[in-house]
Amino acid sequence: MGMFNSRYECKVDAKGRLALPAKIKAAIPDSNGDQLILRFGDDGCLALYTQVEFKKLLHQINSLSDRDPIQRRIKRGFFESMTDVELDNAGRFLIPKVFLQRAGIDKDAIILGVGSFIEIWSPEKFEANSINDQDELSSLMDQYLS
Amino acid sequence: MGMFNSRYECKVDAKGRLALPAKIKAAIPDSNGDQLILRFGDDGCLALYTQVEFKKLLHQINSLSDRDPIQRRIKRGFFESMTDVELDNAGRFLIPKVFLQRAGIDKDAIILGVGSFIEIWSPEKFEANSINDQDELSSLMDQYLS
DNA sequence: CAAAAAGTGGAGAAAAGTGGGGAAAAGTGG
DNA sequence: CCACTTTTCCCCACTTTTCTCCACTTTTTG
Repeated sequence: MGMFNSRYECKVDAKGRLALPAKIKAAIPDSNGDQLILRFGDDGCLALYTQVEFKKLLHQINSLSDRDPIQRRIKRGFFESMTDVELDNAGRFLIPKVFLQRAGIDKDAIILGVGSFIEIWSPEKFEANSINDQDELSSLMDQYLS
Repeated sequence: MGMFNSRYECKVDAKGRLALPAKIKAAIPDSNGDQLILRFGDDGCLALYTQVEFKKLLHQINSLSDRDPIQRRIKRGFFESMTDVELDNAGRFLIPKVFLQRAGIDKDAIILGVGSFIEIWSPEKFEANSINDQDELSSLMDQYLS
C-alpha cells in the first residue's frame, strides 16, 4: 500500500548503521538503489523520507526568497539538518554521527512508521514524547477529530 | 538529484586550497574540468555556484540600468566580489586570499549545501548566523511556509 | 522441526581526505 | 629584455574513512 506503520525496536551497530525492518523496507516503492532523505525532524527525532515525499517539502523551501535575511536563515537551517542516504544490499544505511548525536541515539533506536514517512527515535525521547495511555489517546482524538 | 545539502566541516590547507566533500562534488553536474563561480555572498559567507546557477544571478544583475548611479554601484560591487575557480584533479580549488580574509576564514571552514548552490563559512560566522535550536526552526518554518 | 528470511558483525578493498615537492607561470625591478 | 622572486598549479604519496561483500546468528514461517 506504500504506507509506513508500526513501531520497531532496532539496533545501531558499531559503524553507525541502521537496518530497516523488513516491513518498512517492503513499503518503500523502489528500495533497491534508491536514495532516501534523512532529516532532523520535529521533537528531537530523525525523519526518513522517500524521494517523492521529500520533494513536496523541498518545493516549499525553494519558494523562500534568497533576498530576505530571515528566509535565508530558514533555508540554511533546513538544508543543514538534512542529508541523503542510500541502503546497502542488506537494507541498512549509515546515519552520520552528527545526526546520531543530535537525536541522542547511541545503540538502541525506535523506528516508527508514520504513514508517508518514517521516524527514528532514541528510546528515551520516544518514551517522553509518546502517549502511553490509550484512554488519553482516545480523549485527544475525540477533541481533535470531528 | 543535483541538489546540494548537508553541513560539512572542512579544512583549508596551507596553500589556501579547499577540498569539496565527495557528496557535494558528486552533485555538481560536470565536476570534471568545469569551472565554478566563487562569490562573496550574503551574511559574510562565500557562495559557490555552478555555471548554470550563476547565469540566473547574472541575468538579474544585467537587468540593472547603466544610466542610474546606484545601480551602477551595485553592478560594480557584484563583479568586484566574484571570481571563477577550477577544481584540481583531487576536487580542490584555490580560494584567493582576499576572499578568505573577507569571509574571516583561516584554517577551518563550514561547507553548506543550500539546494542550488554551496556556501562556505568561517565557523564563527556560521555559528552566529545559523538557527541552533530545532524548535525555533520549526516555528519559523510554520510561519513562513504555507 | 526444518527451511527460509531477517538481522548482525567484521575483514578487506576502495574511495576520500590531506599534505607537500617541484615545475610552470606570473609578477617585479634593474 | 633579462634575471630574480613569488605565486600558482600539477602530480604523487600517505592516512583515514567509507563501502562492499561475505559469513554467521537469530527469528519467523510453513
